[in-house]
Amino acid sequence: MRVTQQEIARIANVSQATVSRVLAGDVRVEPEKRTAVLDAMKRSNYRPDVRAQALRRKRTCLIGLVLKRSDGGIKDDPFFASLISELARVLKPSKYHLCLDIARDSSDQSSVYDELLRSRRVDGLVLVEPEADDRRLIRLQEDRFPFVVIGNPRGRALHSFDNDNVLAARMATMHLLDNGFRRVGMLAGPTGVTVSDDRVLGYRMAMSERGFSDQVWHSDFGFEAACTTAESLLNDSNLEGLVCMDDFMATGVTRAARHLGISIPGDLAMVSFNDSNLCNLIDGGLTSVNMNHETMIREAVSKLIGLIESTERSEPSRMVIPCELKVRGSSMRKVGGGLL
Amino acid sequence: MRVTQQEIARIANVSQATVSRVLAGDVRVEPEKRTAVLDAMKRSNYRPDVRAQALRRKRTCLIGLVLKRSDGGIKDDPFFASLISELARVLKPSKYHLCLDIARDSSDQSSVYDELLRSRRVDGLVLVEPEADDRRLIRLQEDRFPFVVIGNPRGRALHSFDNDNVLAARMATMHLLDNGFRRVGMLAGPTGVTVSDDRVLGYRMAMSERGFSDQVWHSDFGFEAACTTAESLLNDSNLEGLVCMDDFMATGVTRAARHLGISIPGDLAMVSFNDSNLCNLIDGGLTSVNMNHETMIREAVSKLIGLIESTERSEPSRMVIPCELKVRGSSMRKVGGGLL
DNA sequence: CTGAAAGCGCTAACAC
DNA sequence: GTGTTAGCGCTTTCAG
Repeated sequence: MRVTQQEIARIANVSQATVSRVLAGDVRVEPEKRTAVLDAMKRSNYRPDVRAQALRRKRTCLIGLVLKRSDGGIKDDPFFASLISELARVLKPSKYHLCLDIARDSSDQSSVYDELLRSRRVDGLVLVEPEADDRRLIRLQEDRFPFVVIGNPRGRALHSFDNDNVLAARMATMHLLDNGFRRVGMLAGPTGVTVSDDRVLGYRMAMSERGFSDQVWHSDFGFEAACTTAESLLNDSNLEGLVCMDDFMATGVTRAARHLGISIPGDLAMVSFNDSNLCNLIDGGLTSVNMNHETMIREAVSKLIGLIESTERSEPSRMVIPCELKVRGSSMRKVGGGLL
Repeated sequence: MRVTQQEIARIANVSQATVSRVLAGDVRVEPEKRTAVLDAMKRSNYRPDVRAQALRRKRTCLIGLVLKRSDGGIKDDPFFASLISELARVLKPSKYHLCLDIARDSSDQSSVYDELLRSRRVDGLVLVEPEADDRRLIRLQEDRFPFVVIGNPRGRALHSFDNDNVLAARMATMHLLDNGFRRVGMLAGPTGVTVSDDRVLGYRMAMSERGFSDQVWHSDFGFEAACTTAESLLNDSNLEGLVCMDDFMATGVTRAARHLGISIPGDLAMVSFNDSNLCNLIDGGLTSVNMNHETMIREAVSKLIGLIESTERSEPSRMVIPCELKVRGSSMRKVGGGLL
């Protein structure tokens, strides 16, 4: 059997409660005994049992992240990779750990939530890109369960961390328009997903401000879907510029374009979102909007831990993280017949 | 307070022990009472508390994965993304969950192990690419802690799941040689990392079998490092072909090559490993060895769960997952001045 | 078949 | 200061 506080107490000739006190850093312990206890702990290589602690303290020190993506979809999406990696990194210096689950669809996701939080497996939840009609949020709030949302709260009062996607898309679109491209279209994600809807909005704002008509195509997330949609999109229209939902989908567009003999830039200018490493893999680089995910996640985690550890209900806060356009080759201006 | 078995027992007019039995699917419970209990559970939306279960059963149903990579390094590496995503997916139908931690370096990693398993936070561990001199393995075995290794066990008796990297590299190299390339070099990962050492070995085998001399460059993992090393590599030699450590690094090579005005294929043929989606992002496609990671992870998890759930110590098993070469444009044969 | 009772390892009053 | 005690919510003998 593993060594317990009981065991340490026996060795150090104190009560088990004293061992617990030493562990908790209680000041009211005689230095001699404290030393004896610490010594016994070291000698027996003692470690408190987190399961017992969890039961007693009602805290598992686990943060849950539930990703919803159809089969294998998260595998190659740099947004998720970056999200997970950053989350784990931010959590590292804290005492919390990351519990990662995957759900296939919304109903599946709900049941994962149930398993995770009704069974009290995690202390709090990080929600990503909640869909507009999401019922989860209401349940979570009713249960007074600590959670933060990464993405647009859609007017609901909760703790959210988000970019201004409308603004970001407007900025990206304006950049293309400023560079002299006129027939600028947009390849968006599925309707109903907030991040996509917002970017569509921003794109439309920019286009109408400048008096151009807009044209939006919707596609599922991911490389393959974007590639397929892009093929027909490029065939049916003669766009000069394209605002693409994210870098990962942009690589799909790149592939479709290459397949059709359309060169980017030159025949088609493109801007995208996320500023991931994929931007460097495309010839000449892909102009992309950096969403500052690192900052966003750091802030979100810090708030979540605050929620978990304080009993008081803090006022819902919405934090908007600024974006920054990273200009690369894909959005270069046409000058004469060549590129600038 | 949350609803407990006590509560359910009161409602259903049975003892708390009976509630527990119903939950455990114990057959020796009178149908009437069972119904009453199930009814009460449903009505009160009862869920067992996993913390209490964990303490009692001595099982948290958490599988630990500790990734070691320097700052942000895992973010864009498709191998890790694929590993995490596949792991989560394989775990999903089981009752186990994934606990993900990140470590900066080896010593850090050891302390993470301590926190994870001595404190009994997880039931078992998935180890990835253990370095040859790794002391962790010995500790884990001494503690009789359930774990599986993904990567080469280096002759140690443990449960491992691995590709034959020597064979894979030999196959990849032979493919280039068969296509008529002669001055074939290799861009490897850091020395001491088994997966890299093995691939170097396979490459050297192929070269010497055909009577060619070999030339190996070492670089850190990741895009940037590969890119830097590739620049000097391409400057200092006049290679016809390159065997690259993995797809992610291959994208770094691609970038360096483009920068130097070297076209792939044409001036330089390339083969790589992992067959990730990155292969499709490179002009004409990147020839790569598919390591069947999905299968590997599925098998590894299934073994790990077996180890956790059975007390008997099973014989160390080594499972070698077959690889498959996916030929794409980057390794095309030179015919006359053009490509075939 | 079922209830009573003994813990799992730890925390936190509550006494002394 | 320190020990005693009472649980956290659950599983599992052990009697009946």
